[in-house]
Amino acid sequence: MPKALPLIDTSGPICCSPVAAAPMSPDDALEVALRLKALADPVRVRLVSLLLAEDEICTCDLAPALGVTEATVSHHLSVLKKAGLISDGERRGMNVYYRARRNSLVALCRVIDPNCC
Amino acid sequence: MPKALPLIDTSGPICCSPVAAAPMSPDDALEVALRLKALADPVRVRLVSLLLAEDEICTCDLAPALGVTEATVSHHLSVLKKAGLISDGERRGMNVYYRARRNSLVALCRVIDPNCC
DNA sequence: GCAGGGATTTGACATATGTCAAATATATTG
DNA sequence: CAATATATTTGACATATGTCAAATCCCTGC
Repeated sequence: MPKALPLIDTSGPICCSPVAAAPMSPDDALEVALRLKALADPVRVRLVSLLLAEDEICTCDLAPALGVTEATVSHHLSVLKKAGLISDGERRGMNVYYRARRNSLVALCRVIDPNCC
Repeated sequence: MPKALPLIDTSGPICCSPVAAAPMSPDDALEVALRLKALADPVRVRLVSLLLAEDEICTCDLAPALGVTEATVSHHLSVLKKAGLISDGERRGMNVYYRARRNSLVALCRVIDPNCC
C-alpha cells in the first residue's frame, strides 16, 4: 500500500491531467482513488486544513481542535501518512509533530483537474 | 444531502483555497469530504475519466467499459450525480446519456489546492 | 396492448471505515 | 526507579460502502 505512486510523484512538476486523458488504467485509477479516499473524511479535511495553516502541530493539540480522542487522531494521521499527504511524525520531547506535504496535495489536484494543461 | 454547496459553487471562478485557510468549519469540511468521497473509488475515477474524454456516454456502454454490471454503474452514476460531478442522465431513445460536469471538478480542485491564489 | 431491450431500484451480502476505551509504548521529570 | 504526560496500537462496535441478482420501471416497435 505505501508504495510509490508514479501518477503522483511529487519530485518535479506534474501536469497533463491523467484523469482527463482516458482511458485510465484500473491501476492508475486505484492509486488516485486511494489518495482521494485518504482525504475524503470531514475530520481529515479539517486536519489537513489545520496543518496547512499552522506549519506543524502535535497530536495533543490536534485532538481538542478536532473534537476527537487522541487515538482517533492517531488513526487519521496514519491514513494520511500512508497516502503521503502528511509527513512522518517528528518526535520532539513528549510530543510528535506533523506537517502537511503541500506538494502531494498539489500533485493530487493536478491529476484530477480537467483544466490542467 | 443533494443541497447547494457554497464552497463549490460552479457559477463563477472559485479560488483562494478554503482548505489552506484554516480553521475550516466542520460543515464546510463535510461538504468537501462528500465531494471527495464521491470520487474516491477506482471505478468512479475511471467512469469520470471516460466521461471527460468522451463528452457523453450511456449506461450500457459504461458497464462493459468498466467491467461491472449495469446495476453497479447506475449506483455509481447516482453517487456522482448527488455530488454534482456529472449531469443528470438525459434519456434519448432507450439509452440514458451522462456527461461530466467539468466545472464542478475544477471547483473541487480549487478548494483543495494549497497553491490556488 | 404486448414483447423486447435498456435503466434503475430493491434486497442481500461481504467488506471497509470511523470511533472510542483500554492496553501498550515512549519520553520527561522527580 | 517511580510517576506522569503524550502517542500509538489493539479490540470491539456500529455504520457505511461496493457489488450483484432479481424485480421493477421506461421506452420502442411490432
